[in-house]
Amino acid sequence: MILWDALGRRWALRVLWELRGNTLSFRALRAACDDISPTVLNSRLRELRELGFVELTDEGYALTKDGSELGDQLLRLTRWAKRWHERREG
Amino acid sequence: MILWDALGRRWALRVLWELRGNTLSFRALRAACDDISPTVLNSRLRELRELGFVELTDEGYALTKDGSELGDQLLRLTRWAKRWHERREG
DNA sequence: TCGAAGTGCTACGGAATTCGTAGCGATGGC
DNA sequence: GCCATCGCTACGAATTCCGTAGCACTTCGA
Repeated sequence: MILWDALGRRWALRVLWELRGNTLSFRALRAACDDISPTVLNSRLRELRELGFVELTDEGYALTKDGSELGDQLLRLTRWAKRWHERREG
Repeated sequence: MILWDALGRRWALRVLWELRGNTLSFRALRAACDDISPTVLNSRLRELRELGFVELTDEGYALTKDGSELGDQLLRLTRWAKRWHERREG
């Protein structure tokens, strides 16, 4: 499952998450991701771009149509995670 | 987002995926995950157990109730990924 | 009672990945 | 000229992951 390989890399999910609904510059995206090292951010962006989830526009990095759909899926997952977390905390 | 940290680790998503609907022994699970190194598998299992997604029963490793729900979310994601992949391949 | 085979799991050395910091070349105001 | 910002890279240290071997334990048939 190629998607698991891609998403199962450090910061991959987070990068997608931060770009959901936003268009961020490399540096802004880096800041949004807890000042991740630029080396790794660039690697993740390259991978996500090759998969067609992310693109670099004039305004900065943004999700493509596919990326937005994936972001929606992640939103569902996050909504579930929120409930799960609240259940855990009690 | 604690879930991103947990799932954004190598093999974490894959382990959950392989356990979806199955109860597997440590070794069987290892085999299912392309013979991942037992060191890493054990780390992931420990993390997933601490989060309450996975438990070790008499029959082997299995998803908990929470883990099953997460697995369902992953199934949705996978269904989407399948369509996405087919679109890509053309 | 003695293997033999299966269980979960650890040790350990080397390879791959990630991190943190510094900085490059380009571009755009002022 | 000067400064700020842009995407991005270099590089050494820290962390993580891999692959192999094997330990302690249980079960089971002979």
